Amino acid sequence: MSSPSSTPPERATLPAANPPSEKPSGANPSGPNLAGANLSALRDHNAAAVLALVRAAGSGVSRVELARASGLTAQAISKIVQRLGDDGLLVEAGRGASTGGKPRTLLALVPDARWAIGAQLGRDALTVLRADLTGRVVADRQVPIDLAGWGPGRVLDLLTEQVSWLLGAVPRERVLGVGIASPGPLDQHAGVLHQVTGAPSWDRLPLRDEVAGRLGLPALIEKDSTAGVLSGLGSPNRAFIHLDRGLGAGLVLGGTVQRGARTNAGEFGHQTLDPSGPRCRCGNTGCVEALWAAARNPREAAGVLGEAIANLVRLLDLDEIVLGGREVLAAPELYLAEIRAVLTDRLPDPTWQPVTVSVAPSGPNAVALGAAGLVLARLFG
Amino acid sequence: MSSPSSTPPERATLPAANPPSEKPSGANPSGPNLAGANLSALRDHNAAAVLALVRAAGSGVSRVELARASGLTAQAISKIVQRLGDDGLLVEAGRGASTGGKPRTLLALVPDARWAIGAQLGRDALTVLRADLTGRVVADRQVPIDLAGWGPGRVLDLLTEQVSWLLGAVPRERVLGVGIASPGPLDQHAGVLHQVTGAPSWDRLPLRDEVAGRLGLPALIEKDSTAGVLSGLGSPNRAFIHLDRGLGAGLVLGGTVQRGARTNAGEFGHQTLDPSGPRCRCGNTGCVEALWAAARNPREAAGVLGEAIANLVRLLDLDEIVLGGREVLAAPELYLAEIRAVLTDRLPDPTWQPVTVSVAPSGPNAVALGAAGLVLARLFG
DNA sequence: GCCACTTAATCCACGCTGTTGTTTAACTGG
DNA sequence: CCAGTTAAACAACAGCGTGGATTAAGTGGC
Repeated sequence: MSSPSSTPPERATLPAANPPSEKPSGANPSGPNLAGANLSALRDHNAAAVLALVRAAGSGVSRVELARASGLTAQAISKIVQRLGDDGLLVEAGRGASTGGKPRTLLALVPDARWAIGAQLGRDALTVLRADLTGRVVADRQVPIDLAGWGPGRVLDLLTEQVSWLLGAVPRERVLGVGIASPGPLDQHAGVLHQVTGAPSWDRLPLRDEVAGRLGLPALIEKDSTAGVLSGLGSPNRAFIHLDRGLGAGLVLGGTVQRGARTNAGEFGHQTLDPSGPRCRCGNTGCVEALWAAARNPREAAGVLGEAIANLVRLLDLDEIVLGGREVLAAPELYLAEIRAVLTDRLPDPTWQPVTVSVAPSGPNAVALGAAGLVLARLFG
Repeated sequence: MSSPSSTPPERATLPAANPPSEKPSGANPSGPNLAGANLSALRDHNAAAVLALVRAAGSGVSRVELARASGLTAQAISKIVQRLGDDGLLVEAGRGASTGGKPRTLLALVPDARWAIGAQLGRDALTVLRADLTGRVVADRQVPIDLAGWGPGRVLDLLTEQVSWLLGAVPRERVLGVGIASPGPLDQHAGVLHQVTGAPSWDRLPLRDEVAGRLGLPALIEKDSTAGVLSGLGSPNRAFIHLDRGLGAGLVLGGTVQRGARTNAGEFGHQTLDPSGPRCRCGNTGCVEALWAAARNPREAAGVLGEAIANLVRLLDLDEIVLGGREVLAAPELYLAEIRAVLTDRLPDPTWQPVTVSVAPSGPNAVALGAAGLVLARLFG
């Protein structure tokens, strides 16, 4: 309020006032600072921040480091760590090297303290998996389905069955919930699918509540490409490019997943890239997806994608691109090389460099793992 | 933690722990939840939330409404309003109609409790203005400059002089600071300009600290197009399209201004829209900016912009587009009509509708007013 | 014109948060 | 062995929003 020169203050995210209001302000779903916060929200926020810091550190962080990184006092960290320990989420795991005094006690996540279920509802396959707190997949399964042909009933039966298998003897109170990734468009707030192309029987299906009811677990739904961006940690300004049957992008900007006004952001495949290009199934001409499909060879196809990604990087000033989806996984080296080449060519200015391009390490599980990440976010904020 | 079905909890933004750590976590500038929050941060957050709600309401909100909208209890709102009143920011302004009991006491901002200075450093003009808490411009001035030719010294002298004139007898402790919008690229965190095209003498200039030092006021810098999006309230998912000498976009996504990894997001003019198009001054071919410039008539130019905006809306799921910049202001009706037509044509699917398209009401002051909004954000969060 | 009823806002006591100041624990180095 | 140093916990505390009771200020029936 008084220093003559200052950077904008660092900001953190914190849950809104919780106990009294289940759904605080009716309007303005993704509004900015309109929600107040009370003490329990503060506590939850700080607990989540500490957990996120421990997770980000990989293995072994001391309380001192947590205090420094969080901006909280050592005493506050002590208390928070104590609470998290009581909940079974954190344990002391060894000691660090002394720097001249008492050595630091290292803290680590208890991976199996909680579990998250992730599912990807694809057009021709259902992928389900169970992930621990560190985001490691401990069990996964992929079964063929026919999303449009079978209709919701049969697919949901199968989903329920698969999730039950995944959970086995895991105590249900240790399961954070089920995240379900689906092709868009959908309404994430309402938990309802919209008209999935070619699958009219799924239109207006209350997928979230249906799954939650069948399994007795909290459920969340997410667009597949958006889920993908949550499959791992990474830059606060990154995109997950999902090239499968269609082309989508999941966006994390300013450290936050971006879903847009109607939770349908990431429609990357239908960016017009060449108005004189081939007609696309969406009705317009020269969409990235259509140009990709019309490419004469894989290298050219990867180049088209690279052009579109270059646009994305420039527009949003990203520094990390993660690739996923079957088309990419079929020729990962080709896509990596070609996209990197286009980015270097199109963005020579150091203002836009460096940009890290990689293939999602979780491979074919990326989207389902991201869906699990959605429920993990309840702990990590 | 236990309800079987749940939407993701509403989130609010809150400043990080403040007193002890001026700059909490060295790394990860726009990281997510890595920063903890203490009680004073909680208080500041809630005060900002209440002020933002009062501002958003326009004129006259009661404590009851604030409690409902914020999720806080009536008692908490009472205390917060009291504190804000003591600071001179809020006053009671009349009574609402009774709904069967004691009528609600309406609260309103005190517009001249604090002031914000905004400046736009253009290539050929310097715009400065003073705005009150409601975002109303009470004084403004535009003077011609030659950014590239004059060099920093002369321009900064002029800026200092103009700001002093704007402030007049205003007590300096009531001035929140100076926001300065400039053509990019720049490093907002460091407060330093980069190579502004055609103006090498400005490269690496520590603009923020220079201005802060000369005026003895807090200063912030921002890309011009990004500043523009802060010139008024609006949807949590909106873009400001700035068509002047160049073409840029300011983005508010998820209720937060997005600046990207290197604070240079919004490079909208050099989105490739047609690889076979004319060569652009940036070196690539078929950039929106080049296509716009090559258009045979104004209507076609507006149509090119519309195509690019359609891409943007689809990618980010925006529901509001605000237009600004001299080229738009020269023919606002044409741009509005053409862009709306393209959007309706390209995005017939109700998933992407409605999208509001408008011209910034602050007109030629939009960017400078947005720069002022940058410092107002210190109060409103 | 009175009075029961309703709604708004405050008063007061309280629980819980992170903070400050102090003490104990555990290791380094001369 | 002991002074010095760093980590972590203990104890007292200030300040936040909460909950329950109280006061303020209207409406509407009779």
